[in-house]
Amino acid sequence: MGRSNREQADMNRQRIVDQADAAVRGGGVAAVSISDIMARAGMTQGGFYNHFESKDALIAEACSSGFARSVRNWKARAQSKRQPVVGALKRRVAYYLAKKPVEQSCLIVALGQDAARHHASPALHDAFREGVEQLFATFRQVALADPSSTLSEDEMTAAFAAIVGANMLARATGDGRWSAGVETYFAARSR
Amino acid sequence: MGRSNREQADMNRQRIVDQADAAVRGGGVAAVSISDIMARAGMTQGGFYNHFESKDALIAEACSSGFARSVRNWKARAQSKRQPVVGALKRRVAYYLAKKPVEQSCLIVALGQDAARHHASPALHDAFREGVEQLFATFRQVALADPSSTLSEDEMTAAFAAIVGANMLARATGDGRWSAGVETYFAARSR
DNA sequence: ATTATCTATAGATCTATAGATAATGC
DNA sequence: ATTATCTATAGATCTATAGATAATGC
Repeated sequence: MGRSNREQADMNRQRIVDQADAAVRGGGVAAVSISDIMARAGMTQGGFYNHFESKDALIAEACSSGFARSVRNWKARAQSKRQPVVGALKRRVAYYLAKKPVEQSCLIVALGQDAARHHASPALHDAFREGVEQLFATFRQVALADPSSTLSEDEMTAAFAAIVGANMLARATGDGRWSAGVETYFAARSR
Repeated sequence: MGRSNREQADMNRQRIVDQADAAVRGGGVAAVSISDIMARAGMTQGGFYNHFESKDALIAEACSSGFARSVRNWKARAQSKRQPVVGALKRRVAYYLAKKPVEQSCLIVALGQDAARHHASPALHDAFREGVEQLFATFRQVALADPSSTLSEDEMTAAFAAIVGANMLARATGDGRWSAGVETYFAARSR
């Protein structure tokens, strides 16, 4: 097959990152096998090290890239002109909690345990921390821009923790009560 | 060394389960290596299969056993005669969110991702689901028994999701804001 | 000449099994 | 005789590296 040109090689690199992102959302770091990811990206495992220093480096980059994707998604949907501004928060929360294919699961839930481990690379820990920060900032912006939301600054922290927790509980138990309960909570704090 | 008697063998088995419980709390299923667990329990890996069918069987049992331990802990602290009944929920939440050694972390946070995976054994999935149910029931009992709590039935689901989410976020990011924010929320809903 | 990719493999785990050993319990 | 434990190892991964191959880009 031989060598790709620069443009193609960059696209290949991005495909590796995207596949790692999808795999991580589906099952955390344990779900990422380099030979597997490379095969899905259409290459063999030997080529991996032309693009990344190590598996840890890939995981950290997939984390950053994935959080950026989620933030873009939140913002694009919140700013959509097809929806009224009123009730935007409630709709965003409902979408966040809706059942989705595993490869589109929330990265916070998917990587939380891996990022917490002492064994985790500093790069992953930093990327995770930064990603949570950005996603929370986006959540906060949506809440502030929605005139129907009555959440105070103090309540936003608890509300964000609640949607993350409900998402994890719903995914792990298969019980829709957790999502429904948190949506009810949000409905009660909007006018 | 030769064979242990029945009583000793049962104690050995329980030590294996307890070590698996501690390892799982520290880092999920990925943190459990049979040779490691057996060494910590004072045996060699070959002896493992006298006690368990497979690693999956051990994980599922560690999950059940661990949740039972957490439920006992919640109840023992909530019913302690040394503390007033008023404010019990707030104190229990503060204790739940307090920093603890990794091997005492919350099993919901530790095993959530593993239980959600398609790859997870049905035994683990069931044990997790059952454990969450019991822990939530205990949380609810504490809330109902505390005259200072103003949580409605509807709010309890969201409140439980919030403490679980805050615990995960706090552990994974190292940021105390999540625990503090949720504690503030509980303080605001008590009289 | 450089380098992106492939083939092949070394080295490190980790689960599970087979067979030996020695104490238990009938 | 039974069985809890140990030693040793088979078999399956998985990360990372070494060296070959072939297309790129100067």
